[in-house]
Amino acid sequence: MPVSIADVARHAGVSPSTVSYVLSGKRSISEDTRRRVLESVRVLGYRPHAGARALASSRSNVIALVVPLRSDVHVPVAMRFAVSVVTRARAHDHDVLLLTQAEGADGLRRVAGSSMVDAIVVMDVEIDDARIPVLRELGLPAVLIGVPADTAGLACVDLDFQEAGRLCARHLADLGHRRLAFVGEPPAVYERRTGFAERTLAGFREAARERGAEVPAVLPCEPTRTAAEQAARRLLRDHPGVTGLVVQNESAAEPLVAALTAAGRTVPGDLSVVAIGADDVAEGTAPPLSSVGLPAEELAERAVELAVRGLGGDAPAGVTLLPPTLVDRSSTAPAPRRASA
Amino acid sequence: MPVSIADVARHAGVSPSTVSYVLSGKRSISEDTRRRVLESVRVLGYRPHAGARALASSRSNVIALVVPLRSDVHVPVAMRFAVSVVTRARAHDHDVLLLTQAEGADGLRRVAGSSMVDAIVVMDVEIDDARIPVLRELGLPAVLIGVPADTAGLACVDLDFQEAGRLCARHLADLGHRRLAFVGEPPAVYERRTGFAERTLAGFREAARERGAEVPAVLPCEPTRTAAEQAARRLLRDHPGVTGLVVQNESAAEPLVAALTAAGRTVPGDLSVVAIGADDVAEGTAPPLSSVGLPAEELAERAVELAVRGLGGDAPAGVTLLPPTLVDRSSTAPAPRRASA
DNA sequence: CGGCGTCATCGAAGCGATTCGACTCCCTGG
DNA sequence: CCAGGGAGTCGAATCGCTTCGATGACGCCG
Repeated sequence: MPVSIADVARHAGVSPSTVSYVLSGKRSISEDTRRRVLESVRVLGYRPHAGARALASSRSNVIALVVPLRSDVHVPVAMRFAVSVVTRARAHDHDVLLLTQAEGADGLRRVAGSSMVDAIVVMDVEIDDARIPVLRELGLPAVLIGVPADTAGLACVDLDFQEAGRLCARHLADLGHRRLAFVGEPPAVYERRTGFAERTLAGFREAARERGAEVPAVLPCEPTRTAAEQAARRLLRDHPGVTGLVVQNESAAEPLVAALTAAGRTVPGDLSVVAIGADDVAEGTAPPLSSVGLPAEELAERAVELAVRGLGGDAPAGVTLLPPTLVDRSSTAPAPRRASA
Repeated sequence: MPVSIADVARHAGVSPSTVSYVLSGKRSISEDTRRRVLESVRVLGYRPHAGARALASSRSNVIALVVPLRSDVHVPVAMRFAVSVVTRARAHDHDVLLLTQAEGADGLRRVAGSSMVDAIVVMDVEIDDARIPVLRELGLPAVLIGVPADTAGLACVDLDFQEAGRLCARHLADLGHRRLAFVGEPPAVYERRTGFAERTLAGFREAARERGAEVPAVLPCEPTRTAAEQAARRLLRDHPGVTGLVVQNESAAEPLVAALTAAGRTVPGDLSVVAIGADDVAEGTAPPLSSVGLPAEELAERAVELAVRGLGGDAPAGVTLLPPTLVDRSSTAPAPRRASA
């Protein structure tokens, strides 16, 4: 049942090495031989044995992907990302071995040490991630989604969240909003220092300051409906002067807007709202929210690209930040005219 | 850098085969030798080369997992499932190769043919799934999540959705509800014949009939907020007599209940609602919904168990249906007393 | 016409494990 | 005292592929 390269060789009347060269293209082969061999491959249904290939070539053509367990990124985004990694990897003739966060540094050592994979992509890295020194000494191309504190020797890909924060602040400020609020991720995310959250906030604050807008309220928010509603109430009660709002929390966006509406505020009439995160969330609210999308597919593509290129010898260590773009839907408008300052 | 079994053998003063036997436990080894070898393994940091092992033993210790692309199952459930499969596989000393639906039957042939994996788990199978004949002829243990029409020679695991439907109908009927409605998955799911949806409905109808309850309304529902709200309105308008409602649609559950409440109906005062699906969805509504949960972790565990056992020689083909349980939260109550029939 | 570079192919040596005899002790029973 | 047997170990074959060096044929140039 299992047909080997020797079978193909026999069938085509050539030597095994010739078959190998036909398949890999690493040496020139006459057109005639090539055709005969490929025909034999087809007829016999030959598939190279992955293990043997890995053994002989010290390349497994497999990329490890480490996915978060309980993620700071909202689950559908993580899933989109994972699926895209598989798709992109396939386009480069690689497969994907799935690991969970729970495997930790040992898991990385294991799959790398046993030559199961020849590159590693890690999602959801924290600023001070225990796996980073390990990745560095593994000697495989490693690509991180997210940007840790020390990126030396590692390739990182991420959305430029700082710029995303700036974009949001500027967008609102340029519409005349002078008091802005930010509803963010749960406190745990900030405590764990997952990077993207604080970088967004930093960019947001920076651009607000630049434009002379105040930021009287920054509210972390658990990813539940009631937490979002509570945040909305608190916002309206404690900061009635706020007219521009940024939400970076996929689970909170819709309920937050709903709560504001229910409280008699119109969006964008009374309050302009910008979201940061998965596009489908922003599109699914009423009204749809202007937002800075999270390009999961593109991140995955870059990550795989870097990983594969890393195999090619050149190790493109360094940080790749994708430029964010703000899609204007109908949730932002010029600030309402009121007693001006 | 790469330390091989020969290095370990030399270091421990034994032959390579002895090292192998120590590690695999397939022959008796003196306690003394065992200790020396293990110590050498530790000191040298030896990791068996996965490819070499696979080549020699014709076992890769890898399980393929095929995940849906755009899934009928809601994404967080799929993710939980995938993560659990990895976890359980690790517990059996296996790794997981991630494939997407997009790879189709050819992808299965590829990974099986090249001996990359030695078992396959497929999520989200349809009743008449093109991959099924392929799985059957592959000669590897295959486990399906979901139950196709022809299960001959295959192992299938699923929640007993028919029984879940029955449970819901009985629960409501036993509380005195005589008119029941069912809000289900999007029409596409039924058209694609994904099995679980229609089986649930069948069980629901069957038990309702048994208990003498009517089912005047069955509404498929897109997974959007507005679709759910629309379903709620239609229900109240066209079927005012309905007092018991079953929702099998994770995305619709919360907005549906919210819409009912907004329309002045109380849950469970006016309307009792039971959900089928992920527990966290049911817990996250106001009020929390009584529900039949989808035991993703347990399904994954069974699936991996079956796959691994399949490797052991015995092929436990057959259908394993997990018994559903209805968790009573606070969304169901005795039917309101009205003009009785 | 001899030497040389190319092209196409082959043979054989690994790659790093597993596994199947075979061999050596040593113990036990007859 | 010797045959028999189990425990412990080794050597060598094997798995299926890649890749390096060698070889033969051919055409070209001086």
